[in-house]
Amino acid sequence: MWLRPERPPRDRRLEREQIVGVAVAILDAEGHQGLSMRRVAAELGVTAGALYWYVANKNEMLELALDAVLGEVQVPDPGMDWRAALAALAHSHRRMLLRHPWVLTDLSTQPNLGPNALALTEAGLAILAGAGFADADLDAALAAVNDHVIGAVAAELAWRATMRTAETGPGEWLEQAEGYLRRIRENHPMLARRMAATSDVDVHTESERRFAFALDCLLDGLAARLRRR
Amino acid sequence: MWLRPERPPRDRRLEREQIVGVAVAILDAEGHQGLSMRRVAAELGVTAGALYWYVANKNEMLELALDAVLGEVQVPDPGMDWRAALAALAHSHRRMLLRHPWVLTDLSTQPNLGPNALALTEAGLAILAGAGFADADLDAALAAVNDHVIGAVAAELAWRATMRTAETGPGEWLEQAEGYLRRIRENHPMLARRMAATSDVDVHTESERRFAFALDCLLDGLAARLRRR
DNA sequence: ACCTGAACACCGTTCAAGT
DNA sequence: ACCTGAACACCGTTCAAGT
Repeated sequence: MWLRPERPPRDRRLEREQIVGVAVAILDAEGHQGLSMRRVAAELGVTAGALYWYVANKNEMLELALDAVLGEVQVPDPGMDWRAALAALAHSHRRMLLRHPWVLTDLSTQPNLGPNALALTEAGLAILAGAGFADADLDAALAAVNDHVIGAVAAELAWRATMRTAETGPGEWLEQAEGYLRRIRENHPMLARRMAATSDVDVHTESERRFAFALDCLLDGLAARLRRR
Repeated sequence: MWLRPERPPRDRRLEREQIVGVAVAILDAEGHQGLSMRRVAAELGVTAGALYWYVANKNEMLELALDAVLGEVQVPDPGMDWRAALAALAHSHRRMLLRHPWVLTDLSTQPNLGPNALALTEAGLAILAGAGFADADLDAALAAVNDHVIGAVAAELAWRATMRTAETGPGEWLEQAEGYLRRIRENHPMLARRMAATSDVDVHTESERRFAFALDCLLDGLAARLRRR
């Protein structure tokens, strides 16, 4: 009887927080591919079925994970200039997405009504309303900035994915790519020039530059609409 | 011996085109969830293993599907004004993404160097180069427009996903949502106002309006940069 | 109330073996 | 050259049964 292990006490109970914490950690490390209910359960020292006591299904777990990381976005001080505030919000949003690249997939797939998501749009609306936007223009202005953030991050991730396939298997890949690239150069003169000029830039800093460029264009356009009223 | 079926002739052979065609059809109808190698194979009257003769793995099949639908985007006439041409390209791009919502997931995940993807960026570069953009600004300007397209579609799809969960299970969902929505109204005044004003708009037309709004802001910003040189 | 263990109906991928 | 059939190592989800 001394051999029989103690009955697991009450504090061994899971919490939703622990589950989403483990899920986010796995997603960060290995992406959606690495995430399985069985894996999360194992990491918590529990059977897969146990998770279904706390969560209806995998999709719901993803919704929770999504809102959890949305909480990492920093809302700027209310006293700031609207352009600076909006830019700060966009940059913080972008940095969060780059820390958790798996989120991008969920952002177009999952309904997104968690508390952190709502707080974030409230913050954005407040900034733009303070600047003078109202009604339908207010919605459109906020959407414009948000859309740019997630579009830009999607492009950066795709770029990185491309670089990754080019780096793994450098021997054979480069040989096969050789002929393909020559045809590109012949049929796509503009692209060829830009590829040559961009071949050895740092993906991260160049992505950041493009992000800031487009954001500035957008804010200029918004400011112009504001003056027109 | 008369009962023995005829040996399948040569034309029974698969082609990559058929495979991606079936894959795209399944993805359009049921999304990534419905796509499996076994399902594609079955639809072609063949075993799952047979696909691996034409395609290295599921991921490669997705790359092919991605480039296939990118071919649907219409490149505008070269004679057009650059703003009109760019807007036409963006709108056609957007419409394609809405026809094939599953593409959005791949756009941030898959390397994207297929022939149609390249032709599309070549077209975009040509338009912007014709307008007067060059060097790093050229890259950034095209990225700005592309990012807006995919960001806007991502937002529209997320909106639709949210509406879908609100519609299915109307009884219980609305009851539970009642308390949640009241807290939203209390803690998020701006959001509450916008939700009330937007509650009965058509998602599609409103998304289109926001898309055009942001695109116009962006093009204004780009035009301003052009005048400054 | 909370978890296990086993089961069900699936997956992607590999590979000998056939034709 | 092209495909089958079977196998391997996985999945998400359910649910009686335990404690």
